[in-house]
Amino acid sequence: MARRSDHTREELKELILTSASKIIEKEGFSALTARKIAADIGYTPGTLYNVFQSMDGLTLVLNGITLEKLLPVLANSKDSNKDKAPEEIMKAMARTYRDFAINNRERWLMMFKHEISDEAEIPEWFRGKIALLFQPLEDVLKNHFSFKTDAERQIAARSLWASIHGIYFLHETGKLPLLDGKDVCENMTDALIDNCVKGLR
Amino acid sequence: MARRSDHTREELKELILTSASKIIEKEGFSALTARKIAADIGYTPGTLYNVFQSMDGLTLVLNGITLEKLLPVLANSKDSNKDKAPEEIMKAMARTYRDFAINNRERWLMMFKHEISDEAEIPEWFRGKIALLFQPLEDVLKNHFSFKTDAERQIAARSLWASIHGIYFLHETGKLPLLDGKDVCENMTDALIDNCVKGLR
DNA sequence: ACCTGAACACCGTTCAAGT
DNA sequence: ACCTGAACACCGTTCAAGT
Repeated sequence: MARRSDHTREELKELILTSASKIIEKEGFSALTARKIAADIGYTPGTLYNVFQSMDGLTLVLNGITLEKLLPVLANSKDSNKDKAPEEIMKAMARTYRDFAINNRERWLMMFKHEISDEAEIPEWFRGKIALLFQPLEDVLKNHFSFKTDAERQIAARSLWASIHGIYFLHETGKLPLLDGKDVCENMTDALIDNCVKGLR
Repeated sequence: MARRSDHTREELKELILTSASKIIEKEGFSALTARKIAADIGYTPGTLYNVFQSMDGLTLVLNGITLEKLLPVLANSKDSNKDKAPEEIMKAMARTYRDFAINNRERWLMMFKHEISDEAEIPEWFRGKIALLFQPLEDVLKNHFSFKTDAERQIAARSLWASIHGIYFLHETGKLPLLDGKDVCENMTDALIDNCVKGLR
């Protein structure tokens, strides 16, 4: 049968990504299936495989889009607080990250649920996007503290970032019981940042 | 059709859990299916549902077992370092946790990939097991530092724990690029613990 | 060249019917 | 009372065959 040519390859890609985003935001990552997307955009499952390698490949592209949404949000948070003390800038950034996580919950969770299958290593373009994510925090560290090497600054940024993320992630997935206070996470990340800054001085 | 009575309900439960553990350790959580377990123990899929509510319920039990394996390992690490300075005890515990994560990789990852479906909230017995997990670290804090309230000590323990976990987790899932040095994670958690202790003093 | 339709090899879960 | 077998409603992925 066909060669409908209702849409160009580019349009098809757009249709798929838009439909997938809709499904994820409404029903979560686990509800995202090739057949559901196909039905939604009026094609058959096979069509997806003309545009994306596999569901895994599509997932990676979707996670890349999430990272690209997050990046300017973080950079903006840094810039609009740039006259404050470094610990205050970083606290604001942590809150920005938390708000992003809450407002884009399913997309955010998806990034950490998805495990790259061993054979298909994480592609370079994706690693690059993650690396960019640390840039705003690295900038703050660069502007306010001195490090012997670039590597040391990168490590400090990643360490702080992973810590803040760890607190939000475990809290949001219900794995930090006895912590039902409303501002508990903020207090935790604030204390963490204060201690980190004290350690750097 | 039957009533084979080859095994008691208890034996069946044991068979299922043993088979499931085998599959997870060999092929990972994503390869764990009801049909595969059933075939492995020589029953039909339906039998699983006489013993466990659902695959979700089985997963929760398996995660509970993982937590129970981890608990004495952590407590032991604390006890066998009890004469050292608190920061050294906690560093040893962090390494113990990391070793457990590496030696039980698939089981460990499974705990964080599995999301409880909204309707079936995390059951109380499971929350209790998680809470116990923080006990060894809380003990160290209790023995060496003073807190205004129990809640504050609990928060400090969870905060430090979530941070250390965040670093290991992101690193192990390939989400901290540019960090290929062998001891980088240890340096990160060590610095974190030192800063935390400085902050508490 | 592009898309379909059908197939292959799977899923979790339920439940009537047998012993 | 316990287990099966079959069914239901799904999966991801591939690919010959049509236009």
